[in-house]
Amino acid sequence: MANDAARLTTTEFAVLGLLSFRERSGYDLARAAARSIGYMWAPSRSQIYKVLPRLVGWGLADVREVAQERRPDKAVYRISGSGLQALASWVEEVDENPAGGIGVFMLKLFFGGVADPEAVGAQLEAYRGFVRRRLAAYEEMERNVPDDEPLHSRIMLQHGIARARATLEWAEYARRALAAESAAAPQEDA
Amino acid sequence: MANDAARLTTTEFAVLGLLSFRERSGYDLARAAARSIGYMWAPSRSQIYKVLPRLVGWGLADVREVAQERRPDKAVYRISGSGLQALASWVEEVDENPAGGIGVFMLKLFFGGVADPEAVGAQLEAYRGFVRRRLAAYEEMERNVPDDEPLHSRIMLQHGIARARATLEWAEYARRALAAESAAAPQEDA
DNA sequence: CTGTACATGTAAGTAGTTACATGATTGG
DNA sequence: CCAATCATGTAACTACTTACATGTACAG
Repeated sequence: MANDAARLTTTEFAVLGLLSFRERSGYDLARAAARSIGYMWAPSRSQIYKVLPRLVGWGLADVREVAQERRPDKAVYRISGSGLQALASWVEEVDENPAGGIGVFMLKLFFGGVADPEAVGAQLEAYRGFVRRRLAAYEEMERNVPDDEPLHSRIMLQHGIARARATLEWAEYARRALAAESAAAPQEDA
Repeated sequence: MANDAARLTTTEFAVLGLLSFRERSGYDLARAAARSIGYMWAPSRSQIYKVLPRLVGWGLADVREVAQERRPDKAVYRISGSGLQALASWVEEVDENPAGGIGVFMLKLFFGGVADPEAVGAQLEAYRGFVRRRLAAYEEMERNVPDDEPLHSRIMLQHGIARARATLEWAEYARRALAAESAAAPQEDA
């Protein structure tokens, strides 16, 4: 407590998100981060060890000491109720233009399982809008190519355009996949 | 001097790279950064103001005071010979697995104009390999989907796959475009 | 008369990094 | 026997951020 969930850093939310899948030790968490969200967010091991006690102090996670025989003893962290709530409200909070860039959208969608499906849909819509605006900006630049802008920058412009278009196509697929899921399990608590 | 070019930060190389296009003031540079390389690298204005005198101190850039009548006077920065050399050798230096991730490849290719075309080709090859490895890792993950990995993470896996494939297609186009340029201007100093 | 663009910087703070320290167990 | 895996942390550092400070000129 004494802390506003909106104040957590992206790294803290990312760790919280990984804990929402299952409980883990710091070491384990570092490996999981490198594997799953490593391509969007890759905190160092030492940073994770700093973040974990902080989350516990705020009541967002709990620790449990686990004694092991052939391995060093370890501290296993589990997300708490208020941690789950904080994560969900972060995932549901739509920022049309996040300072952290695309990675924030990706993380929020990655951890979408803890949030309301409709809110996740809105998040995806926001991401789509973000990429669409970016694509429009690229295409605008492409139209008025300044003569002093060399070949290489034009090639990199193509790179951005190609990725943006691919992302928009993917977003269409993602929208359908999420809709299909909602249809299959309309009200999970009904 | 007294400085190894390999020690410059990515931000410093990025600023140097923008200066390689044309001379600029700090203010101007900040806007240019937001416009052109802003989607790969976006340093704050105050950071640019810190970097510029450092570059001058190392002999990589020169300053010139420009008095203006209707606007505040300004300091205009221009890349020096050794700055151009430092930039070129950074662009040509191939790191198969850069710590800074994809953004480093993009910047190096963006500033490829200052370097040897063959080295730029090698850089593109390295980038292609990087993305190919990443795509292979994604596809591997997709094949052995763990049951506890929720729908959302699978969707984000698709996102990564879509972008990687688009990037590889772009790389093929980029390779041809660079080859065509080399063929058109075989030896610029011959 | 208010806001934006031009123009340059400082000051304070922080999130993150690498390197170091320790130590048991296991596999090649 | 050497390297890797498991396991946790500290210490030192740094690149970068936001907010502040200052001032002119011009457009609406």
